[in-house]
Amino acid sequence: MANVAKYDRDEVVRKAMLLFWEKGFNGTSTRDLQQDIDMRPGSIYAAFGSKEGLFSEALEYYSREMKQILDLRSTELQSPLAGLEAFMRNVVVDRRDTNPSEFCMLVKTLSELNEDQPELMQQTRKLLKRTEDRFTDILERAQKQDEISASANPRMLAQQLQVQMIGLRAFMKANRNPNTVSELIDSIFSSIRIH
Amino acid sequence: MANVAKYDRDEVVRKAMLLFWEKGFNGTSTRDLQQDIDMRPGSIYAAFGSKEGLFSEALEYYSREMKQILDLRSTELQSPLAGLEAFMRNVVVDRRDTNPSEFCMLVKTLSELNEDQPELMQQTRKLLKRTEDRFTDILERAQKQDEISASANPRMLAQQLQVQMIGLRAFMKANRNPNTVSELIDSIFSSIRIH
DNA sequence: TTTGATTTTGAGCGGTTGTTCAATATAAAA
DNA sequence: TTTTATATTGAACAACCGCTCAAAATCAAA
Repeated sequence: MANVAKYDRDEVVRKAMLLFWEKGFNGTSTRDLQQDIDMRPGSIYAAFGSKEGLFSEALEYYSREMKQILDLRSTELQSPLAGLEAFMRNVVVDRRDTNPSEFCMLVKTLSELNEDQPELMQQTRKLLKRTEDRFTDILERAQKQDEISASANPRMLAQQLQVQMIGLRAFMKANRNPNTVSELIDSIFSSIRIH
Repeated sequence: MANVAKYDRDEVVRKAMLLFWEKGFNGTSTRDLQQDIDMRPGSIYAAFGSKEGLFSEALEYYSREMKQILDLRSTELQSPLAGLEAFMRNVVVDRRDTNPSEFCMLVKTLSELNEDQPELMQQTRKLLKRTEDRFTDILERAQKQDEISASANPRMLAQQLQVQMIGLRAFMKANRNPNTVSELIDSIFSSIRIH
């Protein structure tokens, strides 16, 4: 042991994540990154190996942060379904201006990249599947509490909600009308909720 | 008049569209384009002004082609709703391997670009809105033929279908399971169709 | 056949890309 | 205080980017 890193790795990855989320993988140059995270090329490459390595950690960071938001909304509202709806509205509508992009970072990555970067693609797929699994868990709890129909398929419902959340974020960027999107969210949840 | 262009403009734009759709605006270099459309830089810039100009024509071409597919499915099936469902299944599932990307080219553009290219963004928004309008027309006809509830709102339903189609295409790239996606399409249409 | 407007060519411009690496700075261990 | 392993710096590399433009090729009109 002789010298110790001066930067806060977690904070560096967070800043990189925000920039990647805004501009995408190809749209973000290593010089943009150097400025934003205040590190020189040598340090970046010593710490993360490559632009792809840093992006990979940024993806994990993004996913962890989204999970935290979902957990937060789930615990402050005792109802599983209400938590899910609050999460959706919070991410798609409320945070639309403070988020670096209206799109989900994972979907943006899926859209931009292809099998030329197999590791990033596989990682992105894994993280999206993990979200589907979280939604499924919540919907199973909702079913036990009679919030949704006993005949509903929680896995399939989770997929439908994920599909709609992805679509709504694109729709939000296209139409920039939070009221319209909020109505669409109302409609989604009133169609699956038991009164 | 002294010399006449040797290239077929429509065919050139089509080839450019396929490449842009696959790789995105930033992911496609002008050298990639030169190869694919078999034109030299001088000719390209004389004909289209800039990479952005060619991309803009490619967007229009894409949108025209999608409209044709929708019209085709609508006329070969007399039922408006069945036409819409066939269109969705055709684009999202059947063509998943022959399409240059699972994603809608307009959504991919929306995802990749921002207000730094205001003309392209505005154009993309306009073309997406036009699709919503086409969906709305079809659903109004479906409503007159009692295929969907008389109390349904065709405009809102069109928005919901557009949102779901966008989301399903992303989901298709993430999960690569055509059966799952086909089931989701079944579910969407059986929930709005009157039997 | 000559003229002349138009199209096509491709070398090359200035700038940016992801990445490397020798030189320097740093701080824990001896 | 000296040693030494590690961290940081930033100049520089080769490749690539969107695009320009003078020169050559082309073909309808005269």
